[in-house]
Order: sequence, then C-alpha cells, then structure tokens
Amino acid sequence: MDQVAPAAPPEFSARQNDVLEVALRLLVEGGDKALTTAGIARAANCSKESLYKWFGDRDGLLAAMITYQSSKVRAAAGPGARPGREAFRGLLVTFAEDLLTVLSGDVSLALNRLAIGEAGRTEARLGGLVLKAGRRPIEARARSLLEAGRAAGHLAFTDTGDAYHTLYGLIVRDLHVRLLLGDSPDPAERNVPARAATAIDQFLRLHGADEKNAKGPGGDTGPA
Amino acid sequence: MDQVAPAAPPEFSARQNDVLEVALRLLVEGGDKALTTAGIARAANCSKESLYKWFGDRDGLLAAMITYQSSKVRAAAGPGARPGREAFRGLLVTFAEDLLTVLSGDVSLALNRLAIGEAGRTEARLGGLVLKAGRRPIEARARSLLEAGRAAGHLAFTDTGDAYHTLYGLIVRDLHVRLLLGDSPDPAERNVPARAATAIDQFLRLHGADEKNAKGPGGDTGPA
DNA sequence: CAAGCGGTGTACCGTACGGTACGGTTCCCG
DNA sequence: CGGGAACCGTACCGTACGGTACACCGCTTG
Repeated sequence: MDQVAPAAPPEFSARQNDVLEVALRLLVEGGDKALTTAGIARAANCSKESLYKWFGDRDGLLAAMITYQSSKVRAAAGPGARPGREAFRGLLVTFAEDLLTVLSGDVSLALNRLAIGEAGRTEARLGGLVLKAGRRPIEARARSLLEAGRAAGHLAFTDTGDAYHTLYGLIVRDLHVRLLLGDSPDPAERNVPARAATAIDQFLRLHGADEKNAKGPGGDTGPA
Repeated sequence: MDQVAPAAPPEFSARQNDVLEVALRLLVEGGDKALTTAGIARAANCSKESLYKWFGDRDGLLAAMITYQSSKVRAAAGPGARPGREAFRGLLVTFAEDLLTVLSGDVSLALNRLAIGEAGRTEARLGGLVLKAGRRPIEARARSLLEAGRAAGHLAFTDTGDAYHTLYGLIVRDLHVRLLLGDSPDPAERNVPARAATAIDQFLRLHGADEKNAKGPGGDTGPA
C-alpha cells in the first residue's frame, strides 16, 4: 500500500524549495481555493510546465508542500542523559510549548485544513501524509521523552501510547480543532507558556511517580 | 417549534429535510467534491432551481445541512436534582460517551471536514456555524454538568471553562483530528465506554473534591 | 561559436461546476 | 372547472481550473 514512494528521498532543489515556499504563502493567505497551478506559477515566476515536471500533478505538489514544511519543523532531539526531576519537568514543558506553537502556526493550520478537506474522498493520501510526516515525529519525540522519564523514575505508566495521548489531550485540548475551524481563542488560551505549564502540572498529577503517586497511576484500564 | 431560535428560525419543510438528508449522505459518501448541486438535485429528485430557491446558494445549502444535522443531535438535558457521587460520575461518563460517539460519527466528521476545508478562506462562515450550532450546545451541557457537580460537592475547580477544556482534552485527546485526517485508530481507541471511563477517572483525579483532593485542585494557574 | 538543455511565458483544450432559464406537469384553491 | 403556484427535468451559459503544447531565452559545455 505504501509502495508509492518507497525509497524516493523527497529532496528538492533550491529553486523548487522557493516554489514550495511561495505555494505555502499562497495557501496560508488564500486557502486552498487560492492554490491554483497558474497562481503558483505566476507568483513564483515559473512555468506551469515546470511545476508538472517537478511534482507530477497537483497532488504531488501538495504532498511536496507537506513534506517540505514538516522537514522544516523537525522536532528537537530527545534528552541525552537522565535528567533530574525539575529538569525533566522542564523538558515536558518545552515539549508542550513546542507542540502548541507548531499546531497554532499559520502554515501548519493551512496544511492541516488542506489535508482534512481532502480526506473523506476516496483515495486521499494527504491526510495520511500529514499524519506520517507531521505528527509521527512529534509523537516519537514525546514517547522517547516519556520513557526516559519513566526510566529516571519520574513517571509511572504502563502503556506509552496511552500516556502520550493523555499528555497530548491535556496540552492541546480542543484548541487545535477550534483553530482549524477558524475560531479565535481568548487571550488566556493563547498564552502558550502558561498553558504548557498547567498541562504538565496536570499530567504529572496523573502520571508522576515522585510523591504519593508512586502507589499506582491507575491511568490504564486494560480492556483485553 | 420547541426551541425558538434567536434570529432566523432554521425550520425546513419535510421535503427540504429530505433533500438535506440526501445531501448529507452524498457528503459522507464522497466528500465535498461529490457535493455538487447537480448531484444533489439528481439524487434527491428535485431540480437545481428548487435548491437555489430554498437555500439561496451553495453556501446556504451547506449551512442548512449543518443546522439541520446539529438539530438532530441536540444534546440531552442536564441533571435535574443533586446526584450522588456515583450517579454524578455516571453522568460524566455518559457525557464522555456521547461526545466520543458524536465526534466519531460519519456525518459529524464529514461536516467538520467541510467547514475546516472552507475555513482559512476570507469570509468563511461555515466554521463559525459548526462552532456555534455543533459545539456550543455540547459545551453548555458540560458546563452545567460540571457546575452541578461542584455544587453537589463532587468537584473542585475555579474556572468552569478551564475545567471543561480539561475534561474535553482527556476525553477526546487527538482522536478527533486523527479521524478528520482519515486515520483509522486502533481498536482500543474505538472502545468508547472504556475510553470514557478512563477519561472520567483521570478527570476526577484532577478535579474530584471527594477524597484527599479536597485540599486543592491546583489545576489553575492564574496568569493575570 | 554552435549545440543542447533546462526553464519561462503564453496560448490552448477539455471538463466540470455554480447558477439561470424554460417548458411541462402536478396539485391546490377559489 | 379553471387559474396559478410550486416544482421537476433538462438544457444552457460563463467561468475557472488542471493539464499539455509550443515558441522563445539564457546558460553551460564541448
């Protein structure tokens, strides 16, 4: 199923990167309706023929935009050594801040809107691409962070994926969907550091292993 | 007739409801690309002229679909009297199950995809309509539920909206966005009752007022 | 210098959609 | 019974988009 591009490195030339940048700008400014091949060619001073030569078709161009953007937002690496408790909490807060910042970004929102709008139709691969190129790296970073925290004795959980989803929910809540729908959240919700700190506090109250929580997190119901 | 809409009563005739039903089916089956006026007219055995007479233009039709669908999913009313602790927990679990069920529904996903895809363009009102007609009633139900729980001494929180957002995040996590992107969650995440129960357990560990949590929830950082 | 390659700009084609107009039919109401 | 309103089915129009073809240009390279 994923034999589409098994070993094709999605590396683009500088010229193509420029074109992708222009396309992203157009998408952010005008939505998917403004993202026409003619419009991109005009704004990027290139020919439509070059667009099709480079990216195949419109969907290939869209996919290239996603991979290009996600390559720019490569998540920072995980922790090297075993951090202390406060340092580990700081790592979690940093992750939360990064997550909120990325998800609130104009380009991220525009690309997610594009992929979501395209999903639901038969054979829409943009959604899967966003999932794979955009979200999986973030999840991988969080998972390694969580497991490092558990190994260092700061966290208690059984299923890493479950803990990650809980962390994600506490950080993001319904903010992402509301932003995708065009809502303008109140200023308190825009305060990324405060929101991140609160979310991590809550997460540590659920899965922290330091204080009295050591008895058992109780966060898992094993339905199988 | 049972609920008096503030400004414009979005009441449609039975025939128009049938048309909206067909349109929703087309949208669910084929995505927004399959939702053409000609297609709706053909599938609903009506004329395009009637569509425009009834709904104005395509956007009016889309808006009618949203209000029609949300009117069908009117959230159940809140609790009447002061429930006991276990009964209140049951109310929370029921709310969580309803929320997960609604958000995972085909029609809800399709309409959210439509509105999200349309958002980002200048003057896109569908997103705001989904927010208003679809999410606000759910939030209102949750808020009244939360405040009833606090009044009954089962919950401790200062800001209702904040508590609601935490509850929402614990219940929904990133499931909604993943579904919107076309992801197929693993079967464990499809187990609505188990997920709801876990989420409510976690929420009560953060905001429950019964046991040792009575000392202080600590869930609020007041930045201002 | 000449050949060739990659790229630009533009013109072009087919298609598909939103929206409108029109003839024919049904059904209600006076 | 007759008039008219609502509506269906379809044909039609303008537009705009994806995708292709082509002529021209500049730069590299032998």
